[in-house]
Amino acid sequence: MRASDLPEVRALGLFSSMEEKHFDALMEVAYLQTFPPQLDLIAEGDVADFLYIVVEGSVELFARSNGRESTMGLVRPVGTFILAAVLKDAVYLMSARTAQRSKILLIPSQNIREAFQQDAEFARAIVQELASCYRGVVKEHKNLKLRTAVERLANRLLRYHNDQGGNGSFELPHDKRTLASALGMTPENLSRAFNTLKPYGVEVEGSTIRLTDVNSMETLAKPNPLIDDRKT
Amino acid sequence: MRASDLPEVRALGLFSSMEEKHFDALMEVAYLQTFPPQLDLIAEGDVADFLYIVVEGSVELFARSNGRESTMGLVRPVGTFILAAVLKDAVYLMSARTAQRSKILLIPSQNIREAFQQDAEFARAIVQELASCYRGVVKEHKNLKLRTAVERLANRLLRYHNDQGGNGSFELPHDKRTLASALGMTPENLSRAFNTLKPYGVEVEGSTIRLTDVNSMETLAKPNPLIDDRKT
DNA sequence: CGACGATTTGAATAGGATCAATGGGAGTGG
DNA sequence: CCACTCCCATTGATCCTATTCAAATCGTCG
Repeated sequence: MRASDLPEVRALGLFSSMEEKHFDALMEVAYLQTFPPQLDLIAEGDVADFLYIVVEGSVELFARSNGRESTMGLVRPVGTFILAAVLKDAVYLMSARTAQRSKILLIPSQNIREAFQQDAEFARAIVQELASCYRGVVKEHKNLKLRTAVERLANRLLRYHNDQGGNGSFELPHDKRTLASALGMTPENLSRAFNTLKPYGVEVEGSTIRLTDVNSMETLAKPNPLIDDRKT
Repeated sequence: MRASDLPEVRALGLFSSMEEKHFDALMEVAYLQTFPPQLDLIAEGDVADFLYIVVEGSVELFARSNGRESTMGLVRPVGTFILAAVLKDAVYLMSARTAQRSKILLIPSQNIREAFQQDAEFARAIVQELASCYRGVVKEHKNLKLRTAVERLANRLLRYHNDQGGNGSFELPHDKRTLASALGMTPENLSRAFNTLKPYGVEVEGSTIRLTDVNSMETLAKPNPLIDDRKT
């Protein structure tokens, strides 16, 4: 596999400042594979053999305990997952499955750790990426502990709306079932939460959502940059 | 401030492999201060001026949104907090206050970032620490999403019991109010959860807890290393 | 001793989960 | 092209958990 195949990967914050030869070496040993939907990629408890990078499609991170299962996160292109387990040479804390047909780059953990030792710029980039992931989970945790289900949904809808141009209409990027689990609720409860938001100008038609009164939604949702901003 | 004052800090994973001169340089510019209980140290949204290291006492990390407040974590000696914000030169996502009279080491963010650039061993240690923090939050998030309140309490009691020797009796390291918030419940609900656990051999006397039937507790709690283990 | 805050208990409520049943596409096979 | 099937989503009813509000109790610190 050659670097020229993957300008998008090279452009990732994680790799953009890396020395050419180190990046090429990583790509030499990497696999680029396409997987069908709903395929299990990794299971929590497995040793971290690879770093995963979603190039196309999308991946659901989830976890189980007792008989329960919950979506922990959703990774879209171009994003990495389970970086921390790779760096610690530890077992995965989360499982992952494809949500759609997905093209995924797999880089052996060992090579990531070697590159980290040899390339100071890469080490710096890893810290930035890791710190971002950390802050992402903290935000997710605040979201869950400080907001009701309806508030979480409202803020999520505003985020998607914004991501997709903010022109009043957008598509849900996932199953409602998956969205519900990601927001920490049941599918039934998500359905009811949509009804609760109807008076605030939320119109649902399949996976198409229209927001006819964004002001009203923002009054209800009270978005908070320290929870909702993807950057910083 | 001299390094000899703080062998415990030097022994922290974060600093143990650092070059002597770099460690000394950091300690030159660090402040070691003692704070009374319930003192606000930092507020979410502030720029990250310092890395904090709890040397004695304990610190509560918490967050607010809308009118609500929730405990996000509890830091005991010797532990650091808000490393990610320091490394990203971003604003804090959490506030912090002392839970008890505490001795705290403050290292200016700028110096941490400089040391990170200059000392490859330190950079490596930072990545390990950051990855550990990340995995800690993921575990906390799984705990909250996959367990009921009673299960969370049971597992937390087992952890404290283990930390303090596992001889059947231990002390709660924090207010019940704080413990409740850390576990994602109200103080009233925590009190009721203790009652629910009484048939499983949990005896409460102020902040002293006795476990008279650990087997029974473990059957109920179903501890999971991918949630409860502090290491890995 | 008195006051205050923390904890516990009780009662009522709200929010979510579960169980059950129905409606609605998308995809399959005839 | 149409009928069939399956899975997802929605709705209704009920149950359960957890929150809220209120009050009593306990302990600690001046």
